[in-house]
Amino acid sequence: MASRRPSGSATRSSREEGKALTRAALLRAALKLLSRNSFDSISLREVTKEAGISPTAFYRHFDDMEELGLALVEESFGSLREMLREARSDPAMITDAINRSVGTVVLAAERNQLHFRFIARERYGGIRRIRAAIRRELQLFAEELAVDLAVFPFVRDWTVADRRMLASLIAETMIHMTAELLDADPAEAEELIGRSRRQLLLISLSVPIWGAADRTALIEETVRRELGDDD
Amino acid sequence: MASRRPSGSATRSSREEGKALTRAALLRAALKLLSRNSFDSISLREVTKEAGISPTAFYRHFDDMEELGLALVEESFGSLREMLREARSDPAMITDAINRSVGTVVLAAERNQLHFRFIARERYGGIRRIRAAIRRELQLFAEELAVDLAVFPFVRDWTVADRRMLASLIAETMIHMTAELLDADPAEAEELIGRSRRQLLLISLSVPIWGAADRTALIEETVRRELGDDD
DNA sequence: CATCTCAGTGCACACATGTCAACCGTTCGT
DNA sequence: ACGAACGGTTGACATGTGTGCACTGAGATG
Repeated sequence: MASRRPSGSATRSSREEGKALTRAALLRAALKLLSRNSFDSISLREVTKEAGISPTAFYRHFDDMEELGLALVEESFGSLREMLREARSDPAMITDAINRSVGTVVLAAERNQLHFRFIARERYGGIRRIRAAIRRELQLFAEELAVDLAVFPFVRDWTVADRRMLASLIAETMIHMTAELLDADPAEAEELIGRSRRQLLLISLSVPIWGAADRTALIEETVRRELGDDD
Repeated sequence: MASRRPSGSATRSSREEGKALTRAALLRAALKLLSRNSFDSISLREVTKEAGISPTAFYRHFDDMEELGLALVEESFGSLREMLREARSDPAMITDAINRSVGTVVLAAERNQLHFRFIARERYGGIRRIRAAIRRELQLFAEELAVDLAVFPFVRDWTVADRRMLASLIAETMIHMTAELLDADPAEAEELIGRSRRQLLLISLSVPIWGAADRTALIEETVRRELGDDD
């Protein structure tokens, strides 16, 4: 099945090139249609029409619409992951990290609107395997964040589970922001971003407290003292 | 002298009854199909077949599939809102409130799986008006939560915007939990619930700090002092 | 009683859909 | 240079779709 590669070939294979090109066209077409309808309601024929090829040619590239969807998931996270990796320099403070990350994510969401919309749509959408693929990627994202968090004092000493807990909370807050951003007009968007920032700030504020020595007891006590008595 | 009531509602008109019955059957049928496919990929014919009536009879109840969808949104939040109102007694501590709310929401999610799945699916799903309806309901939910939060010390003195900010964060954490719960096996579910509880606890811990007198300055200072100087 | 209302039916139509088979024309490997 | 490989096309098929139309029969009303 695999074509033999003569070593060091610099063939401008217009065959492969062309194929990759129309494959990209298919992905782009699907993405475009997905801004109006959800994935399992768009048809193979629609996609091929939008891409400018005949319906049956679709099968030269994907066995299935489902496979197209999975490719779309990969593509979506590919571009995002790249951006996030750039933003992963070493901030001195957790607040810096937050502000920078928010900026990056918002920028990414603006630049790749269609991809983000696709992810938001299909995260809890119709097709099981696509949902699973998205979940996997998002968990990976949160996991990376958890690793990054480990550099901060306090957090460094937490259990892995607690770091994951924090990372998931932060990640989810950001993801939720981008999802809401998709349907927001500029004014709403601004407000939303501001609110998300404050939410993340609020979260980061509790980090030093959570990390206190005898955690559970102290937390319970603190909460009781601070909130229970009308002082 | 008619023994029947000429005006009004005393007659258990089997006409109305019957109609309401098959309307309910349509909703139930749609909900069932929605556990496998997303809303804008299920067809009117499928729904009517599942409900046991002929396709054209559908129009006796709804103009449109879209209207059926909107009715489903209402139905979904109806049952949920009822449960939450019961759980809205007056807890002494914010932690109590959290634990109780989590319990209630988890229970509701278990009991009304199909409704929750529908909401999760269509929140960012295909049809614009349905998305809008869901968003409205969720904002209402967060708004109620914001009001409830006002009874707690510290929070009481916050600005409205800040209360909303907090409420949205809490609400979103819970909503996210229920959404993830849908695809989780029992073991994962337990872990997820535990993690969400800790996330909410962590959020509540920062409440007293956030409320401190000169907020922004103090917050920045605190964060800088607690987290910044390490190297 | 006669009559009207109306949820529900069957049939029909004009589409759209996924996929199979046969068929081209260009590019590849040799 | 030549045949194979392959991306792409056309045509056809069985099936599914939304919805208009005429109809039915049971319940409501006078």
